[in-house]
Amino acid sequence: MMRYATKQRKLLLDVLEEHLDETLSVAELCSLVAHDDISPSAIYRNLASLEKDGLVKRVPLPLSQKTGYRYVGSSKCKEHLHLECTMCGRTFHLPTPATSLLIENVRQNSGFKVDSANTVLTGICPDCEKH
Amino acid sequence: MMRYATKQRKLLLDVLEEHLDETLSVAELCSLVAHDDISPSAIYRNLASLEKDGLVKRVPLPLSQKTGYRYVGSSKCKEHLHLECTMCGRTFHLPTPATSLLIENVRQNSGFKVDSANTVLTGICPDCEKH
DNA sequence: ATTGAATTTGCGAATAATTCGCAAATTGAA
DNA sequence: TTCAATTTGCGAATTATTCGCAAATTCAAT
Repeated sequence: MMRYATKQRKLLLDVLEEHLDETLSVAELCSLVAHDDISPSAIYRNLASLEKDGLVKRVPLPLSQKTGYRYVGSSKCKEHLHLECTMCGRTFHLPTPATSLLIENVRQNSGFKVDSANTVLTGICPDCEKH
Repeated sequence: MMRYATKQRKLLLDVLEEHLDETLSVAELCSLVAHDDISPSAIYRNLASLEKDGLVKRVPLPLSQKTGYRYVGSSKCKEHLHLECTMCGRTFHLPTPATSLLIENVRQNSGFKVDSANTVLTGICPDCEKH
């Protein structure tokens, strides 16, 4: 299954690339690309194929929120933790070698060969901690 | 907002407790509790409140699959990694101190106070690796 | 440039998961 | 017992995501 570099796919990749520091819902992706340039179904299809290619990652929301996922471009996500603050709702990305260490650790303990890691830590961010 | 120990809530907790080693969809939860004993909406509501109390965790599925979440009782999940095999689709749970180390690491690097960790690693399990 | 097979698009309809609203039932403290 | 708070089940309403298909686009080979 070959992949075509369509206008829509490029646009979507651009938007994802510009927002590596935050997760985006499909609705947000729709408005970030000029909404008349990509249909929602094309966004969904592209997200799915980009994920197979390892370029996008799905991030879950806490159960307390409405249903649905958010997405991040993952060119750097292997080195990334997602920190979700339960007070202000913001998501932070923490670049850290800890994930690589974790992956290596898992390989040694279980023989499981990890391709990608999706780590979401929830808690209280420093700002909210102050108040 | 006080919480009542209803028959349904207890049943659901029991089922979750009996299946700490696997993630369950809401459909699966429905059939595991006698289906005439808890309505789906009660299951959703209880999952949401249990999650607020830190007793249940939502685990995302890879984008390549149909939409929807799975759930695990989380009495032990802080010490848990979820390993998801992209070949056979199975989910494994790896008890490991690595998560605690990760959490401590994050606290030191970012000041973020982690309450719970949701780590999903995808890759190839040892069985599938052989073939 | 032209052609043609593979792939992707947009659309609107179809599915599926989750939430909501509300009256009736249950819970637990007084 | 009594009573307010909470939860339930139901079915309807929302919402996210997928599907089907004809038209458009991509790209490699002429």
